[in-house]
Amino acid sequence: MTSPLQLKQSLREWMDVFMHRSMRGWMTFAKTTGLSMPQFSILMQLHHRGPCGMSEISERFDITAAAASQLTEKLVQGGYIERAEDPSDRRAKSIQLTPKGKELVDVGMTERYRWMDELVSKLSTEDKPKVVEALKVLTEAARQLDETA
Amino acid sequence: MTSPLQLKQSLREWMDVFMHRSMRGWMTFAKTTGLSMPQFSILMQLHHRGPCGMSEISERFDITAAAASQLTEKLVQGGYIERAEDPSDRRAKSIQLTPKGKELVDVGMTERYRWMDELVSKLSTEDKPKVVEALKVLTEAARQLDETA
DNA sequence: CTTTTTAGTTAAGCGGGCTTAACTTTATGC
DNA sequence: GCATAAAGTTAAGCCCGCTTAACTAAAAAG
Repeated sequence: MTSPLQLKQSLREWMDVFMHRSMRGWMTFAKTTGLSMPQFSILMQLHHRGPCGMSEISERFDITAAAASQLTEKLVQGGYIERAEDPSDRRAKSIQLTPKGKELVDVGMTERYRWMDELVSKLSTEDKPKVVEALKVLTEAARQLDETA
Repeated sequence: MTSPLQLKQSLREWMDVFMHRSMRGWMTFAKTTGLSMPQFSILMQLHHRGPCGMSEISERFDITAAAASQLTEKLVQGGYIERAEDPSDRRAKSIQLTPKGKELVDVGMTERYRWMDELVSKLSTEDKPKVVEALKVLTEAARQLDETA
């Protein structure tokens, strides 16, 4: 029998360990790129959710349109994103990653994945399938939660 | 048979989902407190690793001693931490959370845990023990990695 | 006991993110 | 067509984090 407490407890412990590593790695990488965290976040967001307009950026990061405009301007200057005109609405801009931007995100992800690959190498052969299954279950549950919320 | 690729893949998917939720929740909370991310990070760090001196803060966050001093000063002003004199070395300061600081960290953790509790409620009865076991294995492996690194 | 090293503080100055406010341009409602 | 709303931009100004540089005070080294 698995008590609810036990499950919550193991999730929390895992999260503590995991968050620490992940956050630190993320910030460290952002620093090496010379980009600020907000700038880097915009790149990551474009990677995950695809091209979008100015207004979506200000919504998602809860900043004014002015702030979003200025932030993206710097990323355009840096050559990480491009601001194309939306043909259907000439007021709107379609913002998307350039190859250089994609490259940077990929490198960042790879660095963050490295720790996980090391983690995998620490697992015993009999543990691996169990872990795979559990993670799939968790990921599926998380996706469900995101959809309903 | 579990292929190494399958394991890496499921870990990465889980991480993507997990990181998004976690990071967003963390930043949102930091915003509501009125503290900046660096300030909030110091509080979290004090919570996890206990009291420390000024120099440790500048090391861990990779900032100059001057920056660390100024950051902590603001947290002292806000009543979140206190700066006591180290009796064994009167140059050094022992920095630790005040009750108010502890309270704030606790509230933040609770908020971040809420999502995980919802996650747990989405799991089927037969999945729960598997997840518990897998997470324990992963946490243990992560701790081992941290120690060797 | 003097010199040097170590821990931390303070002040000046830079760049970044953010906001408000004023503005341009394009779409929409009537 | 004209007024109004919507999407972005630009500029001024604020606060913040960070760095360098100059400083104080205490410990360690010689």
